[in-house]
Amino acid sequence: MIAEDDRAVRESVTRALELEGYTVTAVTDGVAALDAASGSGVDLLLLDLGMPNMDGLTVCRRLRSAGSRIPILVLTARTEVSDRVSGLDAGADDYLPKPFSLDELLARLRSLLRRSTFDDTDAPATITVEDLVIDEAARRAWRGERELELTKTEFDLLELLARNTGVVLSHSSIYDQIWGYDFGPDSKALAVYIGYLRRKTEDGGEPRIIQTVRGVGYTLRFS
Amino acid sequence: MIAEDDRAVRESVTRALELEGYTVTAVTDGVAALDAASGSGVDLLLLDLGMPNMDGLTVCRRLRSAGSRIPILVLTARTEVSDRVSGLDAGADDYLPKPFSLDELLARLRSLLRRSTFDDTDAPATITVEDLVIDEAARRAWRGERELELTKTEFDLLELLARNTGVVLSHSSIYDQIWGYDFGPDSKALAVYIGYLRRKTEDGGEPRIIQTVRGVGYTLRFS
DNA sequence: AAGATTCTTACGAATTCCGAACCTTGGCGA
DNA sequence: TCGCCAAGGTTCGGAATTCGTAAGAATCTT
Repeated sequence: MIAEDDRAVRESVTRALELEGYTVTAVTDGVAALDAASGSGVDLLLLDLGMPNMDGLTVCRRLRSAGSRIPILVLTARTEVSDRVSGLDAGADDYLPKPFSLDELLARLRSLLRRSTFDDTDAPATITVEDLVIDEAARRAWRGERELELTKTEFDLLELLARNTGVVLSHSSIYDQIWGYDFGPDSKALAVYIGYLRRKTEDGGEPRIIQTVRGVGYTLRFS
Repeated sequence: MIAEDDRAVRESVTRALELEGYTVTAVTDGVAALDAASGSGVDLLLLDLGMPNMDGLTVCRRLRSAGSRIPILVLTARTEVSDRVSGLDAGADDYLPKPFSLDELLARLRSLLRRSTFDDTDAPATITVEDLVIDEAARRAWRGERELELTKTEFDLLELLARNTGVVLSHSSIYDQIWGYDFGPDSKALAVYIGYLRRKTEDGGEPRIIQTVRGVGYTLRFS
């Protein structure tokens, strides 16, 4: 995620990162940065110091005091040593003075990401499919910025589909994995839950991601 | 540990760090650096790139390929972007161009050390989640300024939840970790303790931090 | 013996589940 | 092109689960 109010910088960095294959979310003020980075689904934060609403340093401190360990790379036009010091002491992981070269940004970014993925001893905590993000540990899910409020069965079902993105799951295999047994062939329970999920995932006008495969089952896929 | 062949830099940095209370070992060439840093007992490596016997970048790569995760801060006179990039890609954690100010060196050093001690999965002395502070050693807890008076089981439960902030813990996993075994599925013991903790953590009108995840368990989270 | 602490039980409240009835859609043969 | 019909979608509401809390018994501490 990039938090930067200067449109030129924000857009050029976003474009460059996307070319490199990263998925980028851009925000333009401190409060939005704090909000978005507080949830999961953000792997690294590029943070400008001078932003409206909330100063970058404050965002940094807030995130750290909330226990977030997300890697933070601070961007700033200020070049005084004292600024760097306060940035690092606020909990930033690295510091890059403007103007910076794209190569250096990418290198520092790789370095931070390599370090943070090292930390993850176990399986990836989140599944990301386009704008759908599922945090398995927290049992929370987002479509874009919007958090979905899911009941147990709804979450289990969405997680199952997301773990098998692009794969068609048959009715009976879904019944097996969610309920542990197959209901009668005339049970509409699964259809009901697919309905719930579709309503909740498309509530903001987003395109459909849960596709019906007639005569077979369902699959999670963009189309 | 500092690896630096220029005597003036080596000695002044050593002296400054010792004044700050660090214990410093100094070596003057790449082979010695690799040897000393391969063992344990070194918390952080200040590495000059231009050294006799073995180049700093090579030291860096060797250490990383041997699985060492020691924080490495690269010092160099070279200022070209390509040097920075190759340094970071060789596995360095941070980069400081000469000449550097002592203040900045110290700040980056603190940042790296904080990061690496963070990584230690074992006991941080206190857990902080927003305005909730838990001192594990003293077995005391505060919500804001107010100290919570907790019984043994209450404290254990709150600590468990706080160690897993944002993660949903299932009933059985909580029973396992707090009581050592699962009570019957119709025991309400857990619900009762959750109730006690909620009463005590919300006594001053604070917002709820212990959330129930229906059908699954509980999680500690702000929302 | 008094007080704390742990844990069970009982019951009300809230949520979630899912069968059933009815509606919509898509594929297919005439 | 039309109409049929089976598969899938939607809605409703009672049943079943799950949760929260009060009251109190059992056990441990001081």
